[in-house]
Formats: sequence, C-alpha cells, structure tokens
Amino acid sequence: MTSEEKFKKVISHAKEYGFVFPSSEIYDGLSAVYDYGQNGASLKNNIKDYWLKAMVQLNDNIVNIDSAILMHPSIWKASGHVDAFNDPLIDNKDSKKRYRADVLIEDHISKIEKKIDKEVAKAQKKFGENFDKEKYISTNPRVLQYLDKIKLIHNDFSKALDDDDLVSLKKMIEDLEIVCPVSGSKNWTDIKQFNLMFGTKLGASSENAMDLYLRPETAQGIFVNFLNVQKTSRLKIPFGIAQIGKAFRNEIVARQFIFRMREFEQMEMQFFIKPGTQMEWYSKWKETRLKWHLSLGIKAENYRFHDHEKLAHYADAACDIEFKFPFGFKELEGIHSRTDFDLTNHEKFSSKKIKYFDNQTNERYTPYVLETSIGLDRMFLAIFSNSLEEEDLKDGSIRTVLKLPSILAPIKIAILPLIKKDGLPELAKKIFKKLKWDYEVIYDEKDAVGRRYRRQDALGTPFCITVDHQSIEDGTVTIRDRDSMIQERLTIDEVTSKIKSALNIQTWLKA
RNA sequence: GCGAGAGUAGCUCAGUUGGUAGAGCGUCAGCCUUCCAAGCUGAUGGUCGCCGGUUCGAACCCGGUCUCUCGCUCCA
Repeated sequence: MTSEEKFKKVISHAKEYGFVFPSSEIYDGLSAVYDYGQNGASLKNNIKDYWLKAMVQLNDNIVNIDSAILMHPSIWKASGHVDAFNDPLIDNKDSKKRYRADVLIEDHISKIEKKIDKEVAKAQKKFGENFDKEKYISTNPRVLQYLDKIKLIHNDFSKALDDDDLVSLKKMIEDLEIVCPVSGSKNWTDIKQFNLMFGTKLGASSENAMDLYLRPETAQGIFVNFLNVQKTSRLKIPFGIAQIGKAFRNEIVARQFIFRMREFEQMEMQFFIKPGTQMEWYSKWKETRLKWHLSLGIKAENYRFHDHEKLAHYADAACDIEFKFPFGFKELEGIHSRTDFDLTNHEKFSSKKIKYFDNQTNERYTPYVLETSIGLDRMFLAIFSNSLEEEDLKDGSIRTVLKLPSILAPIKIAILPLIKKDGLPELAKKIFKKLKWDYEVIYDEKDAVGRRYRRQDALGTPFCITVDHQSIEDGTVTIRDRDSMIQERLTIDEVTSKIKSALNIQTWLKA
C-alpha cells in the first residue's frame, strides 16, 4: 500500500467509525474544518487527560489555566503577530510561484549591496595595503550611485509598507524590473494582503464595535496571566503554566486532513525560568517531552528532533519533535526557548511591571520562558494513523484493527454474550452494569461473536469479555486481547484486576 | 491563490453511443449458532456535490460554482 492509499484509508476509517467528520458536511463542508464524532471526541479527551496528568498533576510546580479565546487587540501587537501575520503576497503568472512581495524587494536590495562589495573587493586588490575602504566608499562615483539607489528604494519601500500601499509596492517591483527567479519573467499578479488572523468584533452595535482577533495561539493567554497566577499560586521560579485550548489561523492553504486546520487545539506549557538557565531547561524539556511520546508505546523510529536553523523573532533556540505521518515526517510538537521576549513586550505595551522578585537572591528580573507546544489534533492524527493496521491472518482473512494505546482507547471493554440465549445475555448485562462505573464499556449481542470481535478491533477496543455457558456454571469468562487475539479464561475478579493493571496510568507514564 | 486530478448509498466503487440508478461491504429486524469477517430471510439507505444550459429525455454533453486530494507557496 502506498502512503497515499494508507492516508486515504485513515481518513475514511476515521469517518466510518465516528472519529472525524468534515464540518458542515450536509452543506458541502467547510474547507479545513472538521468535527470530532462520538469516538473521536473521546479519544481526544483521553489524549488531553494523558497530557494533563503528565504535565500538571505529576509536576508540583506546573498549574493549568483556561484563558479566553477573545483577547485585547494590543496583545497581538505586543506578541508580534500583527506584523508577522500580515504578508503581502504576489504570484508570478508564468512559473505559478508565489512570493512575499517585501522579500522580493529586500532580495533586490541585497543584490545591489553585493555589487558594492564586489567593487570594494576589486579596488582592495588593486590598491593593496594602502586601501582606505571608508574613503573609497564615500568617494567612488559608481559605489555612490549604488548607495543612492538603495537609499531611494528603501525610502519608497518603507513608505509603501507603512501605508499598506500594495499598488506602490507592485509598481516598485515593476520599476525595479525584478524577475521571478524560476521563470525569469516579469509577469506578476497584483499584490494581495494575507492576514492569517481571524478578525471579529466585540460589541453588538456596529458603530462602537471593537476589532478583535480570535487568538492565533494560546501562549499569550498564559503570558498575560503570568502575574495573576504567580501572585495567587505561591509558586516560585522555576514554575510552569499549562493550557489546552483552541486557536485559529486563516491559513492560505490548509490541507492534509486534520494536520493543518483553521480551527485547532493546542496543548501548551510555558515554563518560567531564571535568565541564563534556558539551555539547561531546553534540553531537559526536549528529553521529557520525547519520553512522554514514547511512553505511549509507539516505536521510537517514528519520532525525530528537528532543530530550527532560522529562529523565530522571539526564540534563541527551537526544535520540533517530528512524527512520521502517512505523508512523511512533520511537526508534532515544538519546544522553544522564548527568552523574555513576550513578557518584556507585554510590559512595554501594557505599561505594567511584569517582574519576578527572587527572595533568595534579592534579585528582580523578567523571567525567561521555555515553551512546549503540541498540536492536539496532530497528536490525534499521529496516534490514529499509526494505530490503523490491516493484518493478513493465517486463515486468509484480513483484519482491520486500530491498535490504539489502550489507555487512550475510546471504549475500553466490550462485553459479549457468546450467543443470544440460555441466560448468557443476562449474565453479560450484569457484568456490563458493574464495569461501566469504572470504564467506557459497550455491550453487543448482535451477530456471530467473531464478527463482533472484528467490530471492536476496528474501533480500537483493547479488551473483549465473552460470557459463555461455562460462565454460568463456574463464573469464569474469557478476556480477549485486541492485538494478539489471545483469549484467557479467568474469574470476573481476575479479569477486573487484569484490566485495572493494564490501564494503570502510573505504569504507562513511567514506561 | 495557481496547476493537475476527483466528487454516484455510511464505506469502496460500477454505470456502455444520453433513455428516470446498481454491486459488495456496513447498518437495522429476524432466523441459525458454544469463540475470531464473508450461513439464511427481509429491510433501510442516493434530486448521481450544487446551479444553469443543450435535448422529447442528462449521472453521462456544455458553462458556472462549491468541496476534496496532490504539487507549488506559507507555517511566527
């Protein structure tokens, strides 16, 4: 099976078994928006729980918050999103390539700068040791001409950018005769402004309404609550604030099923530390987070670190944990050393002092931040796609089985009477009623038992308990393991304790 | 946004030169059954993505539109 076929199978299986549906499907769907169905919502919740247990419950110095999606618009100026999320884009009609218009012009400027360097190098070679670089640059007519040109471009450029004047920007590209690096043509489309943030309005009256954005990341909700949490929690640095929540990005191209959605959910933790200790924490959290992933029992070869070479405006070190999705290795989680960029900027924009006072050393400082940020929907896709298998059995049949980590499975146990008579359903229902207090349990008596096993396999149910005639005589039942298909005959109590230990969170997280 | 491909039942798909829509699986109701899909009977389910045009007649031809997949671009 090619990876493309496999991915198709993942998507249709997700739909067929109630995990993921296209949003608004009866109205033809909405691009890059998906709904989680009865089993998907459950799997997603289980992933959240597993993360919260590891990150918050087991760490005395990490707390969980839930901040609002709507936030004060200045936050996005402070965070840099208003600038960084607005791209003027232009297409070359011949090569069909898309470029950022500002980058094209910047590249053009650096080309001229290179010409100057060339002139200088040439002169240096000619004059040898006596060469006065400063003097040469300030007097040589050709160099001066280049410098003038750059200055002129710079002026027009910054004016156009400041005014959001896309027409002038395009005119610059035409006047400078910038060509597409691929096609070499000057056949450009008009420049279009892309804003990756979703806009909305606060206030019912259109006159006084305030322009807002739906948050493009959850992290800022943590930063703006830093003081609130720090003052009310009695936590001392180092400490962390975690949050699970939705974020929104108006992606130009959002594809690959739930990998890149317009509305998505993040699980983040911002860890506040003393400046200078960030590298230490950076490697600590890299290790900790990878360990968390591996604890779910997915093969280590499916994960890899990818260090960022080009760092974001706020980071001094960053890497991704990448996962081998059906369409290749892609980012699953990011671990970023965010320095004091966010807190410092919020201090600047809000005019509130955002500092931490260390009683031990009597120092007052702006904490540095170490971020771990995982896409919940990506995590879902990683687990789901990795779990879906088609097995060729010895009898020639094919078994579709979703080998979810049992701790995450939406349904933990299926209770099945072997046949629908002789008092077997009654006993099975009794067990069903007892177990549902502790687990997600399903009862099924329809069709042959083999078919019912396969049905549960496709849903990812790790255990099937079957009640047969012997059960009525001696109270034993069989428990079938999803992955090995091996059955064991045990008493109800033994079965319960077996399941209990198999789903023991401590065993999972320590793995 | 550009290019290529695709849209028919819950899923996978067939549907001839245009003649009022089919299969397998699934689901549901039964029957039969003491342990790993494909035993029997019956049922449910589709304005053929949507809108318009051509035609006596359109799933099929034409135009538009929406959505999906892949590639390009973007990913703070």
